[in-house]
Formats: sequence, C-alpha cells, structure tokens
Amino acid sequence: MVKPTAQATQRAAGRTRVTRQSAAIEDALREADGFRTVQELFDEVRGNGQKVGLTTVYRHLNLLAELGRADVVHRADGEAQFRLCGVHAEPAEEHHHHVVCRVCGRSEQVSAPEVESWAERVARAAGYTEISHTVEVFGLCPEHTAG
Amino acid sequence: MVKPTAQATQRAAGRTRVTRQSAAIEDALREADGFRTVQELFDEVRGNGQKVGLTTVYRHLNLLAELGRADVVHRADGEAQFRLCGVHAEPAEEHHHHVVCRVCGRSEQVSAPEVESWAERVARAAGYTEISHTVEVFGLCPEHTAG
DNA sequence: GTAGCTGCAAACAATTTGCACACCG
DNA sequence: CGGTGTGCAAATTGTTTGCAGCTAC
Repeated sequence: MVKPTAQATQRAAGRTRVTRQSAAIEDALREADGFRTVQELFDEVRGNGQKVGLTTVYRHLNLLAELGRADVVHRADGEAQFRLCGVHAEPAEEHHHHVVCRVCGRSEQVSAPEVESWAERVARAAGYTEISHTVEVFGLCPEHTAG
Repeated sequence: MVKPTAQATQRAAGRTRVTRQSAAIEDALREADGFRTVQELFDEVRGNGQKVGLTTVYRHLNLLAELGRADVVHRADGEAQFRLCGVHAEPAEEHHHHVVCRVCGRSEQVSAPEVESWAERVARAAGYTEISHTVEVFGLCPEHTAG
C-alpha cells in the first residue's frame, strides 16, 4: 500500500521556489508528448545532463499531480505514469481521459462526455452516489502499430 | 513493479487438486459480495478458523484471476482488490465492469456496450490499434450513502 | 540569513519466490 | 507413494521519509 501523502496539499501550498531541478523535470515532462514512468523521466533528465535525485523526481511529480498540472495513470501492473497537462488545460477543466500508446507512452487527450454520463447513469441506477471513475485506454499509436 | 508471472498460465493449466485452503479462500471470496483486498480476505479466512498463509491467498487469487474466475480492480492507491465472478459468468463472457462501493467493497456488475464501443471509436479515430481499456467506477452504495 | 529544496540511504508496503515439508489422490 | 500444494522467510520493486547540507530569494 502506498503510504498516505498526508501533508501533500499543505506542502503544495507552500511551494514557492523554482530550482534547477524543478525546471529540468518539467522540461523533460514537457518534451515527452506522452506518459512517462518515474524511472523514464529520471533517465531522460539525466540524459539532458542534469543531475537530479530519483527522490526529487518523485516529489515534483506528485506535486504536479496534486496541483492538477499533471495527469497520472496506473498501468495494469500498478506502475504510475505521468504527463503534463496544465499547459493546455485550465485548472478546473472537465474530467478528461487519454488513449495511451503501450510502446512509447505517447497519448492523445480525448473528451468523454458519453463515458461521463454512462458512469453516472449506471452507478446511480445501482443506487450508488458520490460517483467517481477511472478510464484508461491503451493501444498502439500509428507509429507502433505492427503488421 | 510487479514481477512477471511467467509460468502463471502453465501453472493454471496444471491445477488439479482441491485443498482445504483453496476451498476456504474461494468460500471467503464467495461470501463477500464485493471486492476484497488480499489482506482482508486473508483475515476473513483466518477468522473462519482456517489457517492459511498469506502467500497461498495471493497464489489462489492470481490463479482465479488468470482463469477468468475472478475480477481484479486496482484502487487509486494501487492496491489490488478481487471478486469472484465465475459463478454467474461464462469463462469467455464479454468484457464487463463494476460499480464498487468505496466503503464496503460491495459491487454491482454492469455491462458496458457503450463504453466498449466508445473506447474503440476514439482510440481508432486517434489512429491507435490493439485497443484495450480499463474502466473503474467507484461510489457509495445505498447502505453507505451519507446525508 | 534562512526557510525551503535536494539527495542519499534507510524505511516501507505490497507482492513474489526459494525451498523444505505436508498431504491429496 | 509421488508430485502438487503450502508456508515461512527472504528477495524484489515502486515509492516514501529522515536528516544533513545546499541554495534560491
């Protein structure tokens, strides 16, 4: 079980400084036009010549996710993948989903009004309230479509 | 990262014996009318007076999942939850989803033709192939609806 | 100058696996 | 009996945290 990120929001609020590392991480995230694993980002940042600790990558990624500036999806095996989404999305934008390439992590953002309403409807029909949902679509992008 | 369950299917095929433990685990799973954590099931089985190892619970749960007799959903925090579904579903039944109560794990199985086609459509429209998806709907069941 | 940031190493939790023994069939 | 199932402990992996030193402002 992932340990509770108790003071997370509080920490997020106190966020002020912009450092070499925070910039490097967001850059790497911005360059990648798809979801990336923490390890992948860590490697990419280092590849760019920047020296950062894995811990810091985790911290910034979680921070971005909490601030709503990044999306997170959990692969089937549970590993988390991140993607910057604050650039083209207002903070309180509607719930959105993605189609993620299993090979390169590239993704397309898709609006899903049908799914939104479907989830609401079936859940409510079953007598449930306070409905929330998770939708993740994986596939092979044009470049990685075999055969 | 969850280690690769290489010989899993092979093991599943060789599955023959019905033991006290395997029965106890399936019983506990059958009694619970909702999703249960491995730990929860472990505790419930022990509570029934049966002595089994945590390892065995994991093994049987994975086995059931691979055989399609159990469904698995990953909570937001990544912890896996299982539910028996082979009773009322043929092995090769269509892909289905659930509405899971965040409090008690109780769930309703819902067919989702709309979501199936939606996922296919948007993914294909984006040029993706080999599409697969994960849909998880959480809420509060009638008994746990506050206010 | 100082509070917030870093990073290393250690802690952690969920899950898997090695291996000797138990027990089903 | 013989091999499959079991369980304990140890190993793995992704992720978080303690704490001393660094650094942006």
